[in-house]
Amino acid sequence: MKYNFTDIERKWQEYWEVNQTFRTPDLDDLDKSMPKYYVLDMFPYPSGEGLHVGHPEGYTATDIVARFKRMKGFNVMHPIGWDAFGLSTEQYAIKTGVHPKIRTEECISKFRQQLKSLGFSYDWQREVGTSNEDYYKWTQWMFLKIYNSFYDEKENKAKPIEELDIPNGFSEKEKYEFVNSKRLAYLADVPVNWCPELGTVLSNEEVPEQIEKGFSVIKRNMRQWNLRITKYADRLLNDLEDLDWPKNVKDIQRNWIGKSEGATVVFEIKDNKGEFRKVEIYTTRPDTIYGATYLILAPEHKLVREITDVENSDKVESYLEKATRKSDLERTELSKEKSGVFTGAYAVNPLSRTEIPVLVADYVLASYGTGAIMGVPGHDERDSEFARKLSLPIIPVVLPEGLSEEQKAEFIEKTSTGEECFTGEGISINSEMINGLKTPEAISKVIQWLVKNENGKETVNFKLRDWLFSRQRFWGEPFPIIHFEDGTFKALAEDSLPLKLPEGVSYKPSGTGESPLAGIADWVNTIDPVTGLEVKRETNTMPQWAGSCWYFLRFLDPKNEKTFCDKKLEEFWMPVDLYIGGQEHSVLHLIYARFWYKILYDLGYVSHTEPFTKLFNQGMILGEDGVKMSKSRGNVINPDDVVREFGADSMRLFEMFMGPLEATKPWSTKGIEGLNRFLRRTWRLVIDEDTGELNKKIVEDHDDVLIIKLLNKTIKKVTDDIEDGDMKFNTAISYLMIFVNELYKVEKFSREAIEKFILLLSPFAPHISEELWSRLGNSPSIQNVPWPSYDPELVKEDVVTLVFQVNGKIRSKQEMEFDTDEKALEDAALDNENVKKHILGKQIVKIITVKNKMVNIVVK
RNA sequence: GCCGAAAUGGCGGAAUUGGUAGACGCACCGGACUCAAAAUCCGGCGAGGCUCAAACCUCGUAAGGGUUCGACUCCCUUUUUCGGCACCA
Repeated sequence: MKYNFTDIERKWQEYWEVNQTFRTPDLDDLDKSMPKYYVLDMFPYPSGEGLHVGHPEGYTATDIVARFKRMKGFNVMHPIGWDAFGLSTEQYAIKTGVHPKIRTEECISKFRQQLKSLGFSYDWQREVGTSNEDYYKWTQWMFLKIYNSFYDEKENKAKPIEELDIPNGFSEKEKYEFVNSKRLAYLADVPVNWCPELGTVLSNEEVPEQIEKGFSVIKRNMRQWNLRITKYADRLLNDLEDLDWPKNVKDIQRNWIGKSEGATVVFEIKDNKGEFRKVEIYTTRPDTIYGATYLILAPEHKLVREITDVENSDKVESYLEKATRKSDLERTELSKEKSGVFTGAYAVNPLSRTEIPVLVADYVLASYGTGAIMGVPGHDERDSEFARKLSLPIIPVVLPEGLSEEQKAEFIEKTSTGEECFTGEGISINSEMINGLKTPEAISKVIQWLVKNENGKETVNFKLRDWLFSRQRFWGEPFPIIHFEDGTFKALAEDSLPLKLPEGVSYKPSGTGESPLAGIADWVNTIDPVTGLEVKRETNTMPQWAGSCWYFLRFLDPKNEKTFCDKKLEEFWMPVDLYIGGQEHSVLHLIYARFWYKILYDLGYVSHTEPFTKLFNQGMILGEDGVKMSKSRGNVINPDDVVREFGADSMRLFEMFMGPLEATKPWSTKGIEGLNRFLRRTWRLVIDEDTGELNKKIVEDHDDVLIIKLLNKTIKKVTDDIEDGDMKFNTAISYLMIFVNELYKVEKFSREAIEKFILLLSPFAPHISEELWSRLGNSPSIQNVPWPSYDPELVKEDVVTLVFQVNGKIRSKQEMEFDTDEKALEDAALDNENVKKHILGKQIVKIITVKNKMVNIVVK
């Protein structure tokens, strides 16, 4: 009777389903004396392609941990669902005419069946999909909560909009505008990233990915919904500190948030009517202010036209025109050659009182800081390049420390000509008020002066921008917002949710840059139930990221109709203990979800500040040829084929054996054959293939001491490898292999040894383990059996191999009893023939002895 | 350009409070079983030297240097690969 993985896997998958083996009990039925463990996968987007081999990699890892924790007695939460709204389904719909809803259901069925075929221990009762009405009802509800909140700067948290202080004496209209200007979700006419091929806007976070796919992205002014994520920049940054996340993901998020500390400084400019205007600039180096030889405004800066004089007006206008026509991409790409024009105006340096020219240049971004900078060409690379191009003067104001008089003179000479540009910290020179001060002191002295003279202040800036939250799509959550004819708008009442997508109608693009929903008159035109007025619905939809911001909460209470998640359940299960997914979500999902969660926290709906305690990124699986799998290369491995040919257990085992989880590694068909061979060997260890009976080598009485010791070591190794959180299951599997190899070498082994081994194997290869477990006469499921423990005494070695070195070179090895004392080790080393040969006629300088390891004899 | 990670046999990868480099698997080679093949089982397998053989010797963890009795492991320099950012003042 051979190892028939197809039958075995089908049999046990059915068993698990029928018996609801992996169902997580309701809160009241849990054993509260045991800790909880929430292990989560990044839920998949169910595309038409079906699962690829990359999906099972992370899913197998979480499944191993989930099964292990259950056997350890933890209360385990291990759910799965679908990130079901999204662009590619909609594009498929446009191409084929199949409604996105139907298409989504088809794809989900396929995914579900594929995931089940791999034997993952999900609690399928908790399955959720973001495009289900009873799910997106709560996404909309949360949007309303965000919309109806403002950020209290004093308490540093979001609060309900009702608690907002409205200044006295405002008219109704002013009140309305004031409140809208404070909401955490707001409509604004802002320059957005428009992608013509997709026919929608994109958030800043989404742009790089789409450009990589070959799509173009242009800046365009559009009235769009935004979420005020920038209010949370500091908290998103600081709270990263305590998370058990990969360092690089934290770095990527820190970088994206991009905090910089500096100062804003006010300069006076004479405008083209001869009046004085104030302009604020931002700098991280206020100590270099004496070296500012010009001032630059971004082309979009409000003051540009006001200060440009008649003489320079044509030149400036044409420059502005060119700049607006460039896309962001062009503007950065063409930036190798800096450009700019003089406005004719001069600004006064508030400290040195010197007059410096004001220019317009597109290397200054309107969207960062104040949209204006002071040009310090001696100490900023970009300013240096610009100054050299336009022959602007350069004044050195920072001297590196530790230079000789001669070097100083050379430094000043080279800096003045633009040959050198020193951007580091040093000592201020040519800077009246701060001469001789080191950079940090110089900075604080300048800031003090600015504050005292009301000429500026210390300022913090972030690269992070508000989250552009609307898309011109059909297949997403509609905004529960209605627009009145007079241009005002308001939110729908919470009890009117969900606001459903129209069914059975056109979802094709409108062609006007508006959402397809705009073309569905029946849906768009409606009556406000409160005022009875004719209104139009908001036609944009939310981005795909909305639903994934909180799905991990819905898993805890998927059927609740009264709330998105019962507070008690949230308190018990959150935060997620282990979250595994791809690195592509380092910004995007992982920053949006943290932000969303913090709002829910501020408003009192969740009880923790961060949703994911430990994050782990699985690496990519490459094709057999060592490059990324792609259809065009024809190197795609289909998991269905693998399961059919080798079985789910072999696939799971192989994906874990390939290397550490986070590594990028190539697929290997020969490699999976090896793991299949291992399982067949394991099978034959238990089952006599000729008779189908148990192997005669299995006996009831005890093993020899070597097998017992090896078993204990194997238990320790496998347990440690799963528990330490490094996700290096390859070494655990290699120990399982060693154990099997050893059992092949002995005449007999005990039932206990093989049973414990099967328990160790079960999280990795659950089907064969269940089968062998029950064939050994035990009752299923193996999931309910406690994880084996080891005896620390039996893990210790009896004999160790000592290494004898002479001058650090290995000259001999010798087996000796564990814990033999140093003196005996030395004697043994000195008595060794080969060692003697190498120290003959030489003088022993010293002997270094490390217990149970080595003896090194140093000779001269 | 800046930030981060990595580089070990023919291949995937083990080994770090500094102490036997190459566990385990793949590929390959040899043997057993077989009429034969597959499957299976047993053994070998970093490079080179010496040898009938064993023993033994030299080199070897991207490259170069350093610290140390001893370095894949720590420090410095360089190269390459991957990921992120890219006029953020």
